[in-house]
Amino acid sequence: MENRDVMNNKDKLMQAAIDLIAERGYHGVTTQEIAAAAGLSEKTLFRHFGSKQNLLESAFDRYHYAAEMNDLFQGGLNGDVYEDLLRISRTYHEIMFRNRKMIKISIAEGHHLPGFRERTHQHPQQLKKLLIDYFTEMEKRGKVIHTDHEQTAVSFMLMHFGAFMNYIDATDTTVLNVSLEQMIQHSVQLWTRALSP
Amino acid sequence: MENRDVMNNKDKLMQAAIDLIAERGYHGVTTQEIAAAAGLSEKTLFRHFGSKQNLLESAFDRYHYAAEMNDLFQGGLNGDVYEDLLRISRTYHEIMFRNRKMIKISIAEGHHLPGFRERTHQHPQQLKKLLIDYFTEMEKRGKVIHTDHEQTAVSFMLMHFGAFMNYIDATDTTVLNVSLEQMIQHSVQLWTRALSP
DNA sequence: CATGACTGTCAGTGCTGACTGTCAATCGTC
DNA sequence: GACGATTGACAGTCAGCACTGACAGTCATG
Repeated sequence: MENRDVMNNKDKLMQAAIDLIAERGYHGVTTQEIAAAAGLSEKTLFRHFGSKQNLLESAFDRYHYAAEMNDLFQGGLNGDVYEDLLRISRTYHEIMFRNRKMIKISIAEGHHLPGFRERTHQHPQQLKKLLIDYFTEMEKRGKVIHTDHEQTAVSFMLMHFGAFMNYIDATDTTVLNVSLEQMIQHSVQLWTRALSP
Repeated sequence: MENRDVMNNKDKLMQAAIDLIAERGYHGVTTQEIAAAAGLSEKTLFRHFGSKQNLLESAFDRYHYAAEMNDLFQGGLNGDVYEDLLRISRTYHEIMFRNRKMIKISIAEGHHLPGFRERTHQHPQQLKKLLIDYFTEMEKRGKVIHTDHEQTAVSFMLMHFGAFMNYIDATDTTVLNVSLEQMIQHSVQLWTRALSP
């Protein structure tokens, strides 16, 4: 099964590239280091991808992460604002954490690769729309007060984005002395109170 | 006044370094480019700083931004939760925006320079303490409900940090279709409601 | 005018890093 | 065993970049 192995090696290289570039930046990592981290030779790297740029682009293409958030609102929400917001928050952080390296790269070197920013922006756009629809529905049901739901959704998302950024480096957990799970629970309590009629 | 000019040239170089490194990263900028952006020769750069590393470190030393937040709570707050939170939020964003380039560098290349992280972390630590004290005082006065003030402060700060990160690149203002000022006003309204007795 | 502080030009060094070419080895398939 | 596909070891090219040395020019000060 040579085809299987090729894919495995390509994947190894792309994964190594993502790991290292996320930590040290595109210019901070050499092709030798990437190949070594993948357990392969530098020659193989260039045979598969032709260039360092193309390696990163291919990695970004393969490990796209948009559209994951879709599933979130397919069932799972039960109409209790506190529980729903909690569930949304946790899912958000799961997805963000799973893709934290790509996100870090996209933020740090978005200007290097065309299309990076666009793809990483699909994701929040989508979540915003879903949140707005949720708030609108809950307002109809009399479960939340009337607000500018777009603004509310944006503030809610920015809070969790800030939390994500803060916890993206594991060593930084001590910065604010509060665990992510604590922060999620407490903030959702506050938001529930702010929105409850 | 040769001394004056020396300082001007050193400042020019440090400022150029900050500008360029914030945009393209430490390894994405050459000493030639920095010197050219400062309108000086590369030779002068090395005469003053000896190395590229030392240039960045010197720049970071000079343009430290911690302790700015102190002034915020020295007077200016009047006991009206909505107005106070509004004022705090705006001051926070002013300070963060003014130092956005240093912050970007510190986030992207914190591992390169020892002491970067520590200094950029003084700042939020300080704000957190001040916020906790403020909430405690307001609770005594019966202006806000009892919460875990530390958690509340952290969530509040993370929300604004997320907003700051989102608006740090001017081109990104369209991502969420909401201006920073709108976001500040709306979010503070929500928080005031969440905390009001 | 002499001096000292600062700067630019130019040429150059040494290293690193992206990328290539050649050849041999491995390994699964027919 | 022949073959194709994949890979590694090795040597090497070439450009870019951090950094240096030598020399001359400018300019304010005494």
